[in-house]
Amino acid sequence: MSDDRPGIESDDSVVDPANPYTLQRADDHHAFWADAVADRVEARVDDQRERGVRDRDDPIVVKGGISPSGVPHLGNVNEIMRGYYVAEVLRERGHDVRQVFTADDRDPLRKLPRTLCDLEGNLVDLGEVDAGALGRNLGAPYTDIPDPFGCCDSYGEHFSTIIQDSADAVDVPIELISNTELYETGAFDEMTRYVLENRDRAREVLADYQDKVDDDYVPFNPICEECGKITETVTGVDLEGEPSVEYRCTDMDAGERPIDGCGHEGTATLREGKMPWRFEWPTQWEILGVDFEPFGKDHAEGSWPSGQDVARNVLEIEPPVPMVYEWFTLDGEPFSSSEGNVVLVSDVLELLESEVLRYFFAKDPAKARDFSIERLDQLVDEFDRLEAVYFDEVDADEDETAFAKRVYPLVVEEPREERIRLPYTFAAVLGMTDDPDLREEIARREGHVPDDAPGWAVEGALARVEQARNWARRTGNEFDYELKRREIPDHEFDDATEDALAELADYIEEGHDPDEIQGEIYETAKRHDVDVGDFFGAGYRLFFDEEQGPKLGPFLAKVDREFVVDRLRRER
RNA sequence: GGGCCGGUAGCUCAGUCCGGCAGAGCGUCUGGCUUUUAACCAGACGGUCGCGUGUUCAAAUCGCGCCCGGCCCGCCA
Repeated sequence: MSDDRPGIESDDSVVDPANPYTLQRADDHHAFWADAVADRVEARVDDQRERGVRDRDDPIVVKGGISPSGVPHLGNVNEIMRGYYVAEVLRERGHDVRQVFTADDRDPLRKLPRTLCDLEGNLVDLGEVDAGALGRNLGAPYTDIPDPFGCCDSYGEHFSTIIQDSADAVDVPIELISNTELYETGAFDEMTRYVLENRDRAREVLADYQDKVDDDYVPFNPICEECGKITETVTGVDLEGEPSVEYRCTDMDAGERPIDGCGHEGTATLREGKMPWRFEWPTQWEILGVDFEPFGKDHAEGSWPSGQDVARNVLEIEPPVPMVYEWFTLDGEPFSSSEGNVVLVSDVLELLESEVLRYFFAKDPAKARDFSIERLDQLVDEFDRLEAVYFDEVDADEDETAFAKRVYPLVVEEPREERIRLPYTFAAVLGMTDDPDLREEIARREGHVPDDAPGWAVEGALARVEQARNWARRTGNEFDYELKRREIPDHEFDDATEDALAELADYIEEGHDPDEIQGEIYETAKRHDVDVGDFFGAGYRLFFDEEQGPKLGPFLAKVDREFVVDRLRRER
């Protein structure tokens, strides 16, 4: 209806602003998806200013949100990072931007999670906390349930805290907003009342999306004053004076088994309950003034279509610019706390730098991806390449260059050309020794650290060694070298090899340079007619219980001589 | 069954919006690093762009049909 200018033929390829999928296809081509999204947000803001429904100094609001229902895993970081990039692009363009994040903590606990985690991110089995207390609270809002760890005011606050910690860890400033608080402080009052006043229209709109909406449907779910559970059966609405609803506490359908209601009949004010999600979400847009919100693909065909309809035709507001992001998997499997397939932000940051994690979320949101711990080296290599392309250190085609130039400055805190990145798998190998000086020396000798490198750059490079070692240990992969000091690994050598090892021991006992030892390994093998590769293999077996390892000569020269000699003689 | 998103080298992915030589990294193989092991350097091998079809001088790219995977179309969020 907006485009009826004569002579302009309708064109199906025109981007539909209500379609959350088409965001990446804007009129102007951008190397980075967030620029295309920002164009749309700006168009929305301009339009609202022109129509006089928006003040010039109102900030642009980017929103995200999740229920603090349990272990906040890496998938939830989409909700933080996708909004962040759009917020940053808009800030870059000179806008004042708030990134708000709702903890949807008035939602009821619908089923018991099998796994929880403490504030440090340690996973804990349900059986290790008071599961009974949680079970009795099924159906109650997260913020009304005691924290099973006893460290926070409620279950909801416990997991909200971890969400906030995750955002801090990836250096994204969010304003965390408790949904319960919005109800309790009255921020929802006016809109809740409005929706109840217009409940006929609310019903009519929602009935197009949900079959259960009938003439008795009331868009408000009170909390039972008797048992504390959220109930769905409203028997009367009174909007005169202090608005309230009458209810009967009935069973709630929660998937496999219903949550029993207590049968209590009572009265609740509009602060003592919540709107159903399909109304609550659009209402949050209005209360918080939301201009942009990314959401997972599960919302794309359900909540979003009804949400924008409710916004326009019940609340009479313009819904925010939407964007769908694809879900990703963890080592090929869906995230699942019950199956133990979860990883927290804090876990991931023990394995790589936060910049690398931020980079992961800068990639095209429309593509489903696998976050592979097993192949984390690939992701880190990809990031290192992005960085090198940005600094013109490697050749890349036009597209890759454009992406790197645009995205890299948003991914890191500050581009610093003198930074040093040890290749991730090499860093893992360096983790074989705990000696920081030895790590640095080997890194220098192998040419990864320039002689004139500034101290901060060397420090930064070596910081990766800890992370890469954690990765190698966690995955137990071929880079998991560990000097087997305490006991000698199982081994079986032929006589010639044993003689050669004995001779090498004598040589090392005399004291020689790293390079001399390396040379002597070859010479000794040749003298005893042992295959050089096999002889190195024997060395790796004795010291690492592996087939491969670091360059052996220089390494043996650095470990204390008595131990090396004894081990070569297989005495300890 | 209907709607939507994705499918490109062994692996991970870019390129698709705007049609114009099929790309990168890893892996593999060969060679180099004045003595084969991680790393590093050079080169090689590697493709039915899910399948079919239409449009076009020209299709990974646009249209249509189909196949496979995921999400939604009950409730909840």
